[in-house]
Amino acid sequence: MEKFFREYLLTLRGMSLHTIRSYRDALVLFLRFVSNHNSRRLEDLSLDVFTAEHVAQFLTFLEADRHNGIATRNARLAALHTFARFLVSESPEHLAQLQRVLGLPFKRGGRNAPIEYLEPAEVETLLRQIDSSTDTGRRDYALFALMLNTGARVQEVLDLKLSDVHTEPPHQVRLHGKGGKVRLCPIWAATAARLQALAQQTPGNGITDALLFTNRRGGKLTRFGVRYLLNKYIAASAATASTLLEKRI
DNA sequence: AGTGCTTGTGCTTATGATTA
DNA sequence: TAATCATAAGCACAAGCACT
Repeated sequence: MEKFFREYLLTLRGMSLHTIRSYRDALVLFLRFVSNHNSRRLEDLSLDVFTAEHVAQFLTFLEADRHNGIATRNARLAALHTFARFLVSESPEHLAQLQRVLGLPFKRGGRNAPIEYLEPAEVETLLRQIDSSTDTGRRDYALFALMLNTGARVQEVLDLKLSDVHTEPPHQVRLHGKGGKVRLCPIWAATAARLQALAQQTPGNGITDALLFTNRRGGKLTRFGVRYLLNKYIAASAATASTLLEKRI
């Protein structure tokens, strides 16, 4: 396992930290399950417990007892598959056992409710809660206007540097997205103006690779901060638009 | 003491990429 | 085009910390 995480996934495969953590979680969950259901102590487990039977029981346990969705179940199985494939090269003598694990299928289906969106009136209400007369307010307005404008992921917006914003026409923003991919996203002129104004008041004004959105201490604003702000403005909207409270935003 | 966050942990899910 | 697999990133929540 140590070699799997430290060498195989990290160095050899060059996998993302997110993935490695996810695999770690899957393995930990599986080992705990096997330990509990076979009255064997964690430290006494060995490769012989990594059987198709145990993994199948584990998957059922995830759905039945932990009430996991199919996507999660499949993600766990994917992690165990990857581990099994790694083990094939490490311990070929267990090939048959491992192949049976790899034979366990993924599950289909599980489409759930559609993702909601905000009506124009709700968007307006939300933005109206922001007091643009302060530096913080102007930052928040620019932040949410940009998010609404681009539909970018939070992290993409938070990673923006001054140099990523094109304030001259064509107005656009350079987003560093999921999977280490970069893309350009057009923005409205009004949004560009907001961003430009924000750049003026930002601590690193003048330094091109300074962050666009900073926290009160001049550091990097995080997604947790954004959630905090969003919750705040949603709560403030309650009086005007009760529908905002019912939605998952 | 309150505000405005950040950190860390644990957990789940959506989306992208590749293969059949 | 669907099936399969890989991977990024979402959410909640408790706790902590730096400034007013």
